[in-house]
Amino acid sequence: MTDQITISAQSAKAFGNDILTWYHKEGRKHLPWQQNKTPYRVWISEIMLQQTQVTTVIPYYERFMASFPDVKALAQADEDNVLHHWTGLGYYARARNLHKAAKQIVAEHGGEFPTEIEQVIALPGIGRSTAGAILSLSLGQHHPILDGNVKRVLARCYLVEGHNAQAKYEKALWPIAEKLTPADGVQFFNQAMMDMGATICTRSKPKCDICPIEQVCLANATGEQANFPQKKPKKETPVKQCVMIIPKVGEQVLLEKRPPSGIWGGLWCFLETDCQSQIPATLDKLGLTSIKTTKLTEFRHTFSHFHLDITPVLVDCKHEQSNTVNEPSTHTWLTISQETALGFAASTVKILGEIKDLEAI
DNA sequence: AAGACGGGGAG
DNA sequence: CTCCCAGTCTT
Repeated sequence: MTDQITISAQSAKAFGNDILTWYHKEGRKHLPWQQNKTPYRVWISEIMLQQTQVTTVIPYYERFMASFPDVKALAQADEDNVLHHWTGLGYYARARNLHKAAKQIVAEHGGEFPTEIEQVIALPGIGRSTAGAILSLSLGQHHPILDGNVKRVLARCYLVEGHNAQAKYEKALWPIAEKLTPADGVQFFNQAMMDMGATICTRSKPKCDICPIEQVCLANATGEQANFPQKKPKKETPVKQCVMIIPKVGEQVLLEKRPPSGIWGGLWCFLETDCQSQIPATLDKLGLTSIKTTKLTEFRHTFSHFHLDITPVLVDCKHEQSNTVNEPSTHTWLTISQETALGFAASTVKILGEIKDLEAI
């Protein structure tokens, strides 16, 4: 049954009708990005919603749209400011790609979001599914989508084997999505499939009794909902540890901009070293001398692929004489009490919070 | 084909 | 604690 799933035109049409009927009755229609739909507004929402749930996204979306209401505003923004609006959302490459794509749209399309799907896929951070979602939801263009929710619905309905990490899984699902996507009402159908997957065909305890395709679904018929999608074999998550140095002079602390790729790419973080013995050398390179060190509260930060045990160390410093702080663009002094439009990792925000608490005492 | 990339929330 | 979530990019 992995080989080839054949769906007749008739059953595809019935599937579409069931989904559309359900959507008009039960689907979500009042989310922020469902109002005043434009390719730009849908684009931002789709990127934020990648690997992130609706309730988490909503406040981020509102703030982002208030600051960057259109492509040109986004293209003109500082990358730091764009990342600032992403602070705490994670997967920061999404924000950097968003910014890069906005500039590309200005350069290549006069600031108007492109309407050809190949042009949309050519933008950084947008793949086939997201491109299809943008053009179908905002303009009603006829494209299938295949995000995590749709994958789960289709995998169960047609007992498609495999899991997200496997290419064969997607390869088997795309033709099904193509076949089922109706000629009319694509935008409602696509929205409905995502809503359905998110609210009814959930990963655990799917609500099959209220599902519009209950009578069609093979997993429901055979009671195999829990086996689709298949679980991917779990890998053990290694534990790493690091020291975060927080150099402090007066009311300012020193931050370092991370390289554009990798963990926390492009964000401003404290100085990371392997162990505390490296503190003096690290500071010396920056023209700083330690006066007093204070170990702050250690904590664990968990990524999808490893744990990071962080030991933050606050170091009161003075500038070395005859060294008027040669401050490269990769470093900046942050006044603790002031708000700044920079992108921080969640761990940086956490440490800053503890420092502010110390100050308040 | 597999791994990298964040963080929060649910159970 | 484990697992999941409106994917894409890199190697």
